[in-house]
Amino acid sequence: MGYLCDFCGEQRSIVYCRSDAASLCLSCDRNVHSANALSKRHSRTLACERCNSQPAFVRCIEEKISLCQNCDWTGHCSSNTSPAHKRQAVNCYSGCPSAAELSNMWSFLLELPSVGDSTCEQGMGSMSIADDRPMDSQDPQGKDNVQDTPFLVEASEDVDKSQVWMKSLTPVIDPRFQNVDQAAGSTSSAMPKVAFCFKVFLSGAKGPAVCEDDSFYGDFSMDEVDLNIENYEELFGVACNNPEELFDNDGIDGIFGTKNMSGSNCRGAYAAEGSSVGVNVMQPAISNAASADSTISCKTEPNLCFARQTHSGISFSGLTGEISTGDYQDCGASAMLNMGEPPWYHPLGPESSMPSTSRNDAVMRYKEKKKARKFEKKVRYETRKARADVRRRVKGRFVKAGDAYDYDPLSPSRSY
DNA sequence: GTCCACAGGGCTACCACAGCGCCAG
DNA sequence: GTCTGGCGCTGTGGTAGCCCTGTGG
Repeated sequence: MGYLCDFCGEQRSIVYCRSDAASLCLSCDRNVHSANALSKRHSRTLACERCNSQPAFVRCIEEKISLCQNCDWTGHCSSNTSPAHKRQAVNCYSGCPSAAELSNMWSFLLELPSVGDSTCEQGMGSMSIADDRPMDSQDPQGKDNVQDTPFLVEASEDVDKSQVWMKSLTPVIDPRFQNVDQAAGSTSSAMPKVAFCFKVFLSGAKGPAVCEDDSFYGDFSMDEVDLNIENYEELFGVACNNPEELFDNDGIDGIFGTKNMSGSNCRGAYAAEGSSVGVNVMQPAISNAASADSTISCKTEPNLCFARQTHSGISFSGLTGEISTGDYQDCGASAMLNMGEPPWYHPLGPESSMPSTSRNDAVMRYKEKKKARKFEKKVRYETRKARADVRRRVKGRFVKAGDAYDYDPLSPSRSY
């Protein structure tokens, strides 16, 4: 028996919205997040099917269950029963993706029992990222929305298609990292190397050649995604040789924090390759902290970080290099910094030897950025703003025209 | 462990006034 | 039904002051 949607209270909840801190069925997810432009930007992912109070970040292929960090730890890392389970990263999304797009993103979605039920299926069928057509549009013959059929047929016939396509948009589930427990000890680098595997179909518009069925991908084109070729260069720089450039100069809020992947606000992920650091991912308490953080801080800045979560199998290939411990601590840890150490922090580990000054600098830069973002304000009336911008003040308060003032936005001079 | 002082950050009220909506004539 | 004038409300930015939290003695 699953948990019920926080919104309708009728359907089983499927996805988790960090911004709303709510578990929703697909239908309500669609309804709630199509309300306005801001809600469309909410980053959602599958809800943890175990606790249902946290966003899932991996899916256990063996158990066919989506798990949050905490439950993943509880179920896989802290027990001997299933440490070798293969797990797949769960991608997050924003906007109003179609059923096909969701099935692309989560091929295992077909396994979910409630996806096929009437309400949610309808909700999914009406989903569209571009939202450029009526929700319940039907063709003149009265057939179902074109998105529905491919979702049920194409995906079931050839799930690999969707997986291949997803690889073009998101960090790839690299088979080498599918089960890091098996690979543990196979490498010996002292410093954790970070393998970036970020396959982008620069050519184009729709998707890989293997997926030429336009109907399958419907309205989803690369034009709607930030990752076009221009953005690729923007994101990675011309040379793309330096992984550090993938992150901002402060190592905290880089492109993965501000640029969308697959149109989502989801922070990208990377995995530490090799060495023992990839095995013991986090301690239970730390995992809890991370989960708590994901609930609190990620409301405004959703992120996922798979640093050292090598079992989650995220990697970026094609760009390989080393980054400093500090940088990769900070990456994706922007929210974590508010609550102390990031979840993969090992107090006694060699990685903790990052110079405190650089870390503090990074924290300070992050806080400044966060502060700047926080005070972003949407002005409803530009005319009033323009007027207020030129109005004279005394101690911050507006004064009558002609009265003495101590602050003039147009001039540093004072009237007295 | 408890108490106190201090520092720092967050939040909010305050101000004038143009523009808007509403209502009566 | 349409137009006009009056009235009340809203929102805009910088600052002071209050409140809360964290830190050190």
